[in-house]
Amino acid sequence: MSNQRVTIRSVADAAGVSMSTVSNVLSGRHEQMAVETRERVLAAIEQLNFQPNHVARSLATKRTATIGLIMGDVTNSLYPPVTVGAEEACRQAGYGLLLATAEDSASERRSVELMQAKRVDALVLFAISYFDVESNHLSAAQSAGMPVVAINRFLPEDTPLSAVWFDHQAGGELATRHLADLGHRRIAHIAGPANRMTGIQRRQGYEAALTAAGIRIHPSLIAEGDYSFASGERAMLTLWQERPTAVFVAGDVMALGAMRALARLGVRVPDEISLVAFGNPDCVRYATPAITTIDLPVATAGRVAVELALRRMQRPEEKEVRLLETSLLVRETTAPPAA
Amino acid sequence: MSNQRVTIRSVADAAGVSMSTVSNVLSGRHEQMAVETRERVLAAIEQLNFQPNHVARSLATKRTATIGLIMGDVTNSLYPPVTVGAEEACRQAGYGLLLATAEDSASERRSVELMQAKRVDALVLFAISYFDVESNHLSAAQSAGMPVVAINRFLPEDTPLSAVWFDHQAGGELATRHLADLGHRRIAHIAGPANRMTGIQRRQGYEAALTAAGIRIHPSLIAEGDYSFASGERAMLTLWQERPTAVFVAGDVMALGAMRALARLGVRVPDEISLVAFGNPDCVRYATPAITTIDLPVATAGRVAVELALRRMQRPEEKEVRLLETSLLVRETTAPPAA
DNA sequence: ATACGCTACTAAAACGTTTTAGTAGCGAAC
DNA sequence: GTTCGCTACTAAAACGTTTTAGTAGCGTAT
Repeated sequence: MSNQRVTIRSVADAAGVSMSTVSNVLSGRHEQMAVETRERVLAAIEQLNFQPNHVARSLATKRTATIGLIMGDVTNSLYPPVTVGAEEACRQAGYGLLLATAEDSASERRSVELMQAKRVDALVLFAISYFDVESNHLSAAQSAGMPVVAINRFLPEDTPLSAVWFDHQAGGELATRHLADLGHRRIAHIAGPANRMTGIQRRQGYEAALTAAGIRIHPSLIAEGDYSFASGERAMLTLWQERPTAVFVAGDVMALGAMRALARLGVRVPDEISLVAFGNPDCVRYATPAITTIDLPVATAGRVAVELALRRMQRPEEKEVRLLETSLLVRETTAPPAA
Repeated sequence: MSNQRVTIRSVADAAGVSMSTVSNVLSGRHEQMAVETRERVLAAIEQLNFQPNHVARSLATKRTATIGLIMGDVTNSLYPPVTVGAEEACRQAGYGLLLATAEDSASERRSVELMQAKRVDALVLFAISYFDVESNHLSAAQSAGMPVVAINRFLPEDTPLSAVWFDHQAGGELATRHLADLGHRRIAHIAGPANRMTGIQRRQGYEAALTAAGIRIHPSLIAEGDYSFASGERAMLTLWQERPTAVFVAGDVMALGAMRALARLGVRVPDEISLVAFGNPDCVRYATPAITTIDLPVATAGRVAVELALRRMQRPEEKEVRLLETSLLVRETTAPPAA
């Protein structure tokens, strides 16, 4: 209250040097500086308990040491780990993380504008991946000098944005092959929405693995959901009429829905049917029985996205695209088919 | 690239007015301004696509229109909704949300320093609520003029911080009374850690409700967990030997652990035992059967915390403490005891 | 003796706003 | 015809840094 704000000027006065000198020791530019001077400054800083003002610094340097993160669909199970991964990477790099959300294209646009006004150094999005989503405002931001990296968003080939993408297709293959390897032949699939790249690719993986195993693709063994619990439950109820011995569910909460349907039907897992889920492994880990799943490395995605953003600040022309591998976590819902 | 940065000065020049005038229209201070002038400025802004620079503004006004959120224990199921609630409140108020995490006291301190350096206008913490956690750095920040509001953190009576707290005790009572009302007498409790206020209060609620229902408190019907899945599983395994007909589990993932234990034991829920959980309702909603739970209004907590912070910026002397009510969500794991 | 180069600093501009303290112009009052 | 007050603006300082373009002082080479 009573005491004046302590600025670089107070420190300079206290140490009997110029502001530039203080600034230099703060920035570690002390190649040509008398040790004695440096120590005097350090002592003054310590004694006055000087805290540099980042906003003044940002104004002068035109960099804020802050990265913006825009999250679409916050109810998604993948959302928390992405945030955590991004925050971690930011912290390690000495950056701050400014968070915003977006439910739709319009609010995404508003969030991007907020980020631009706040002058974040780069932007990462984990967002809406529908086909029709438009990314021109992002490209604009990118070419205006703000690196943008999109996580799990479907983008045209010629986009200027860096990107992190999961190998959904390989994941779908992995899941399905695991079931085939156990000896299953009637393998059903609860697919994601057909208007989402994630849904499409996971399904392609499923079909590829079946073909590779010499199993014919039965349309009647495929049902489409929308990643919701209810849709998983509904789809499973329908599919059970076809008596599959295994099912690959293309989403984690859909898988929980399917489990509920099976419980309702009195079908024992994995005795009568095997089930593999897909998504955030923590989401289905605590179900009983613990659900075998394809692990989407989603915290990694957050971390990698920030790293790409950071790197792009150095070399804005070098667009990078990173494909993240999935892996199979075998738990308790998969077993060989009953004889 | 080619075009110069467009600042308030460019706008002023284009409109043939002074920078002050532009600033005035930006801030909506046009009481005494010729309509014609105002329109000219607006037109120039539009035409040049001028975006005000928030960091320059922050430097001048000493306010950043940003709130800092420090999250402890990001694996906690309560963490995502708090963030979402806080972000929502910030967005509505035209504020940004700067996110940081803290695993322990030391990293919390570092995060607070980061926030101070970045000059956030206020700080909200959802954090470590152990008894021994020290809050002096927070009090210091508060008295240095940065409002601090703590969510679900145990604080001394005379703290200067605003706070949001859940009524854990009432929640514990609610859960236990629900079971007693159904006719249960042998009601077990899987408690939270005895060194956490949350654990203690939930247990007090349990004991109060038993007493109110004229049921004696049996220490052998109480087991202590640490909010982890494994501890819930372990505790349930032990408690089952006492043959309770119901159990109140003081945490959501502990409850999932208890469900697993019961499944392992072949005990049917709710036929042979009723179970009530406590925490984020979404966490246990998709278990099968869907778990009856005490709903902690955790998104609300994030929202309210931001509101308190905002209000405290106006009247720094007025500390507020808000107690949030819990409610009972009856789902499928509770029923009258078997005859 | 002057010039030169080097070391260890410093003065002041710049970053893009807001805000304070005006002021020019003009009609009305005395 | 001054003075006054009002309207509609403006000039410039301030915010707290970084950075550019020096410069003072001193030893050395010519």
